Amino acid sequence: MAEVSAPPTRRLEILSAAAELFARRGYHGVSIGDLGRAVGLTGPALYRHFRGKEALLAEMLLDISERLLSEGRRRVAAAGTPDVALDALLRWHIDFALDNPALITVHVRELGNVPQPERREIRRLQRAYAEEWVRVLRLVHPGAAEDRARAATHAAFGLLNSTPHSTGELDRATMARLLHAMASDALTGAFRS
Amino acid sequence: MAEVSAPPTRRLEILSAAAELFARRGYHGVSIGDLGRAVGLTGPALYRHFRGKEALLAEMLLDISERLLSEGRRRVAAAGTPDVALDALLRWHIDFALDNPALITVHVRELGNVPQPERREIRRLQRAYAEEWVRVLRLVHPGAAEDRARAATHAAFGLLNSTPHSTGELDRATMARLLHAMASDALTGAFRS
DNA sequence: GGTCGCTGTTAATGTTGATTAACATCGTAC
DNA sequence: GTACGATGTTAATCAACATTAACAGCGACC
Repeated sequence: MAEVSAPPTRRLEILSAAAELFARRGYHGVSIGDLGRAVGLTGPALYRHFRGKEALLAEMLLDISERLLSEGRRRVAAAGTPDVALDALLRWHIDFALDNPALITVHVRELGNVPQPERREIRRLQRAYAEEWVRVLRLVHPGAAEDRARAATHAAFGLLNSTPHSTGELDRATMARLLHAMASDALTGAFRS
Repeated sequence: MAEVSAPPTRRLEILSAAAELFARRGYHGVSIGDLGRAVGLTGPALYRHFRGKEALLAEMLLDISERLLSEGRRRVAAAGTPDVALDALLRWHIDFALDNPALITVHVRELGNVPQPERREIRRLQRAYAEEWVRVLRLVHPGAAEDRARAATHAAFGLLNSTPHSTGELDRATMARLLHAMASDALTGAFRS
């Protein structure tokens, strides 16, 4: 009786398992059979839930990009000043990366395997998310060139997204503080002089 | 008469083309045929130069890891103080990343596709290179915990290795200065408090 | 001037893997 | 109690692809 109607459970389960596998072995390194096995099914069963392997990846990346962008925008809008907005972006990205290391990895690496119509849309969302950072950065550092703000943003993403590779040396709270301190200082340093 | 004996030209040519392709489309996304075509040959011709596709990747990653480690050590040894040593590591890594964006990308992403005997060796070299950073960092910041220094090192690598994704917004010299400033500040921030 | 090693080529070979077909189960709405 | 949609399964199908075989040119060295 606890079940409501349980429609998308399987889909989410598959997407979650796929994220782990894609992150570990890469999109082409994981077969439909592997994917099915990871959720206790056979390969072809996946076609009851997704149009195909590419569609599965596309949906995964689309979802990540939308979550990053929409929550990023929400937090910026809720912030009173540019400094607070930048801090909010930092905290949001760090939380997301620490909670979803596999998603971050796939998001960074596998865009090239998404077929065209969706690829453009994902790229658009990724760009919009980065532009949110660029916009806030240029409010915090008036007069900063757009080029430089964009490059600094990508470098900060690189730092924050490196999380998946530092597997469990530090506990989560410590890691979050460390990343915040490092990224925050890096972004300040980017506009000094 | 300008030719000396030209033995390994082809091998290097293939490795270079392979780096570009692997970086762009991933190891499994590139076929032996693609690789051959990229250097004006057919696929099977590559077997005259490499034992196979995996061996080619292994050699590539081995070479990168060795270059990073040996030159990194050389520069640290040549430095008079820990601060200078850290600066030397930063400059070396930045130069390497800016000069070889494709190699950096492959180095970060494709270790999982290298077969076992070589994979362990590459991992050993990568670890040794990172430990060089950790060692120097702990000399610069006495009392810093090893865990934290290691996590900070990986985060700095993430920042520096993000270069390939910022394609040509800034000219090289500007980009080098930006990365230096950001990474340097990030590493300072990692040990504040 | 003949042989051999090096580098290529094109034609198999064999495997893997994505996708589809054909067929089963089963709960639910009528 | 029966038809149907949802969800699975196993057995094709079909295309890629890594690797190997068989064969050819060619320069160097005797």
